[in-house]
Amino acid sequence: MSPFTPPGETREKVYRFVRRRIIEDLPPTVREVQEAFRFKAVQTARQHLERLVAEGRLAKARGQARGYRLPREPGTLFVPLLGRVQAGELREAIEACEGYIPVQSRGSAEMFGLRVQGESMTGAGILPGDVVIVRQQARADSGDIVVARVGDEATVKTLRLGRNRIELHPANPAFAPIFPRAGECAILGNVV
Amino acid sequence: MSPFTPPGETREKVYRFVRRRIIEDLPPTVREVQEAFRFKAVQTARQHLERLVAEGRLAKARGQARGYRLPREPGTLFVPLLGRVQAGELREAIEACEGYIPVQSRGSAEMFGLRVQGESMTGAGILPGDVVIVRQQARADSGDIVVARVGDEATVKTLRLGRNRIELHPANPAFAPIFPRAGECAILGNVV
DNA sequence: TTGAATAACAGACAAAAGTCTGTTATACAC
DNA sequence: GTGTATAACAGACTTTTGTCTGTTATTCAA
Repeated sequence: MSPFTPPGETREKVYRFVRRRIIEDLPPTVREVQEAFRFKAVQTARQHLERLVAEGRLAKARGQARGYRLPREPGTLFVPLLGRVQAGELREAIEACEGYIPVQSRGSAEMFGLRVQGESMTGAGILPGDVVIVRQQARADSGDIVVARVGDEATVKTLRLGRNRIELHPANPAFAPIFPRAGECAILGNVV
Repeated sequence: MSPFTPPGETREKVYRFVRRRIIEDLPPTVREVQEAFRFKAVQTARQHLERLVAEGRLAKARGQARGYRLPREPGTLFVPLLGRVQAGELREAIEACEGYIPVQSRGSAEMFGLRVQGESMTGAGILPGDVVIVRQQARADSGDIVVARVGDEATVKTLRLGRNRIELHPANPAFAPIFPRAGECAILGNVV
């Protein structure tokens, strides 16, 4: 078929197709695009793809198999989603993360998502199953909602700095505050 | 170097590497694994990869470039994450989704994630920026928290079925309930 | 000692996938 | 008309990448 299709229409469909495939974890090859649209020439698929790159709607690494990507929009970055942080190093937990979620942020700080387990923070609108976004930092101010590791487990609590101790307060009257001993507790990050 | 490294140790690192790469959207090639670990032969990398597949820790499509995948664990499925549902069809919004997030569920129902916009449901612990998981269904019971499209926009509200009208109640006294006319409102799904 | 299993290397081959040059056909503006 | 842009096709070439055969070295158990 010759140029019967209106300008841009097929390209829109190509974009949808590629986008979907990338999100589903396997960027398509040029020939896979060709076959999906019944193009009779590889070049037709390639032309659409290159055009999409030129328009900035796709990014690509040239010469590489399945090299098409979604361009990272400025201001959105992907942070690892952790199921639960228990023992061990935070870095390990991040490496073994469940997946990545997009977050709107202009900062360059290291962040991660954490699925909340208990009901101790329901008073602050944090329900079990919720995902909180945490900015990694070792220091926090009194009143901040933090993720802290006490012993071998990580919890989300409100931080209060007392005279010479730190206090982790739940936002649910049914739970008791925690007063960890020094060395027993580490601030992993700040809920944002 | 000959077999100096303990059995399984290198393979563990290979697994971490591949896993990370897959999650980051670009499964590695065999040679990329080779280079990452300074193997002097492709086959070494391949051997580890094939072993991981045999152990069920990785899945692969053979003969395909970058064909390694993470095996889908039973009970976890990935649902599309929608930034906002405004006008248009739900299917279109799902095709243009921001990303995928893992959800623990044994059901086979169609679901999606939705980033909450306003503060109208803070009383139910749903804060702006939260992600709610929605099961697609056109019917819901009185008292359910639903995602409904009223006119051109989608909102999260508590559903109440009145005598001969439907009511959408916010969970924040600062907002007023909505009483959409018939035909103006469609239930998109149920918050789970 | 022998054999089996693992870790690693060497080099080659074949399939997959990216890239290139050139051609045809339609639409639109000048 | 003439020129330009777009859509699509044809076929070939090159690089990337998966796959294969065979070898060496270490450890461990029989």
